[in-house]
Amino acid sequence: MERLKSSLLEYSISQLATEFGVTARTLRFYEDKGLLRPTRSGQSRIYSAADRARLRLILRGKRVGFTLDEIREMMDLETLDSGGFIHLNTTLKRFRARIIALKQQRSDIDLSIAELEAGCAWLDARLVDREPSEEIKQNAKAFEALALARLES
Amino acid sequence: MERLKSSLLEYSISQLATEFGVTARTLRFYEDKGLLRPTRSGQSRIYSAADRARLRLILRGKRVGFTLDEIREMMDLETLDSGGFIHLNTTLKRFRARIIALKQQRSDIDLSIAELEAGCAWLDARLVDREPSEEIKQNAKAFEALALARLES
DNA sequence: TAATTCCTTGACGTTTACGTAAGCAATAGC
DNA sequence: GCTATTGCTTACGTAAACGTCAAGGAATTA
Repeated sequence: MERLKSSLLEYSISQLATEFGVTARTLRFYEDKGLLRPTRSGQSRIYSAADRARLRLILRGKRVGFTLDEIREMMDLETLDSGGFIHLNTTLKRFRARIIALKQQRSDIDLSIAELEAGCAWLDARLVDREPSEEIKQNAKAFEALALARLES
Repeated sequence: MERLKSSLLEYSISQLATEFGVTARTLRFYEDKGLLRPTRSGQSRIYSAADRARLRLILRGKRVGFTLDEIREMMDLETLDSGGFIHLNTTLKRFRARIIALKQQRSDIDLSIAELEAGCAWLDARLVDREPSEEIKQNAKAFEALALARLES
């Protein structure tokens, strides 16, 4: 019980894991992949605030569809100083491609949210009474028609 | 050469695949998974406009992070008429959870786009002249600081 | 001292979403 | 009639991202 000073600056593997809703295995895996480099106290890992920030970045990167390898490359941008030109150039191209993909993804998400909300409304109505009334069936049809209309372009 | 009438209403597997930038294998895989049900002409698959619409939905679903299983469940909503209540309820819950996740994802994407654009600007500057000038190094530092600032909360 | 608890390093297992190759049928063009 | 293209099925392979033991070390707690 002498972890008072560290509670704000340093984290054990399970502290960080539970805070971010991942498992310890995940953190070790990220370390294997070169995404995190916690220091050691004896043989135990100690995560700094910077490690925590990196983890946050990793998880956000994952949520938007980057692979772990891509995320590592992005985070190694600083180290890229000594890298070659071609590498810089391909990185730039991949960034631009990612931006385009992300914008596409964002509009996809807007569409999906709208459809899911329509679906929720429909399910809600269906849950109100067990015997699906004609009216609800009509709503269902309307929902389907709406979805199909969205599908065509 | 008697595929004239079908060119607008029906598609061969490779037509549909190239149009959507996937492989034929992918379409067969989706069929195995119950996501597509093209009719057959002899043993060859024939995809209708409805199949094409479903494929578009599948790919969009994938882009926003649904698994193929989830996508199939969503598309089976109509068939859900004969399903039980518990299933309806869990489906509803999963929809709502998905909506929340999608909104989170959307803000993640906005952040990522901003960071990637900053990264592009930085890489652009680094590519202008081979010898990284002091000014550019300063920009790099600024970029890093910006990124780090974003990371803290 | 014994029992938990937390951490460690392997190492193999699992799921998802296809890739890839083998071997054969049907069709189209020369 | 031969060959090139396109498609089919079956089946094994693979990369990503962990999960899941196994076996053990160190430290706190009863």
